[in-house]
Amino acid sequence: MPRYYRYLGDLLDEGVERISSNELSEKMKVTASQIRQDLNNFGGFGQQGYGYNVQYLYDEIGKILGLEEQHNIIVIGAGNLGQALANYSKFQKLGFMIIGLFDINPALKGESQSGVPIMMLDELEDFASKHKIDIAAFTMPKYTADTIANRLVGLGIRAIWNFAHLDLDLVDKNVVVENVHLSDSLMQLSYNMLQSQD
Amino acid sequence: MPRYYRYLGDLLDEGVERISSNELSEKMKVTASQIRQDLNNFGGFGQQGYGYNVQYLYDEIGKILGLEEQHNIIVIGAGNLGQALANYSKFQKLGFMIIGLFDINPALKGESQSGVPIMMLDELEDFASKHKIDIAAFTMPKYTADTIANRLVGLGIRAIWNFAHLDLDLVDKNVVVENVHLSDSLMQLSYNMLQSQD
DNA sequence: TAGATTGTTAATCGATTAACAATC
DNA sequence: TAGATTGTTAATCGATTAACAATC
Repeated sequence: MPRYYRYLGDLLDEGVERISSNELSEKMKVTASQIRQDLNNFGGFGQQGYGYNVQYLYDEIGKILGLEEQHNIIVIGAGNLGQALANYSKFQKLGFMIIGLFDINPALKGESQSGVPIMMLDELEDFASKHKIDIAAFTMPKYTADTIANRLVGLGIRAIWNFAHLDLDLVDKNVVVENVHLSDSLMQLSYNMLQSQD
Repeated sequence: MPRYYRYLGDLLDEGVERISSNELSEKMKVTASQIRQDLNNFGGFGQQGYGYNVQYLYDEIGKILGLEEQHNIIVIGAGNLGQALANYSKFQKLGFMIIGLFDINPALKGESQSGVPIMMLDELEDFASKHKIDIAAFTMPKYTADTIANRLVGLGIRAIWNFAHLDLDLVDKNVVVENVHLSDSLMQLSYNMLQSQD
């Protein structure tokens, strides 16, 4: 669904008002059947003989993805990747606000990135008592990840966006984990390069 | 397969010599059947009654993923994410060397990140004539991506690791594209959070 | 040899595609 | 009304799981 949302957003920018599953299928390189099946699973967003209204469909998918409500994010690990996430403005437009960076390096204490304060990890509980935190992004070394993850679960966090190079082992199965394993992605790329040589 | 490689590497670090599909299945949270099926697709790496030799299997999967040969990477876009990639040392251990950063911001000319030089985009052809470039990572704004992609294809690049928020439209279908859409990943996370509430 | 565990075939499941009736 | 295009059912395909014979 995020991919649909992205394409519909692009269409909106281009000023397109309506689109058929056939037109969209050409753009997205998926079958029209697939599109109709997917969209219909979530509700009848189209109209026979007309197609889909781009703005309406965009809004509806936004709702399905939970984008009407704002999400507050903290980033654990204020290294290059953590700072890059804090500086990335696109997330804000989707309602994802990065409200704090945490690290253990005392040299970073009191610093900030694009207006996002960098705090020490032992200030986490204090910060959590003052702010609603929905998501924690993990950009720190993997050996501390499991411990911090479960500490955050205790603080009521609801999701982890995990860039650390391991699969998290959580005490609470209701906490959602979304992995971004950059090394895995590079290896997959390498594998696909080998395959495409034939 | 990258996930197997990661788990086997961890097992090696722990000093584990052999493992059965059953043990591995518990660790990786996939069925033992799945593991045997996957591994056997690529060759008979196991031994009945014994299981799999961790080191051997690790090496074989490395070969399958194309990790014995070094890959040279350039990064287009020396913003926060581009710099973060250049600073990330884990990639080097897997044989992925970042050998150049490119940008259009003149203020960055002559700078470097972790020993990786930052160059201007118009120096690309010159650089390509002097170095073998296997992969280009795209961390620049999306509106320039398609043009640069096809320019790089002309220079003989073989793969694009795409962080730009679009699906690339390439002239050469033999060029491999691996997408890392961070916004999509965040939206997916948001969606999964809604689902897990039930 | 007996026990363990793979390699491999067969059965199941889910996701994708095709087809077409419903309807705007 | 006729044409277009969805919603939805049925058919196909591929991937996952189960089962077990092969074999170390």
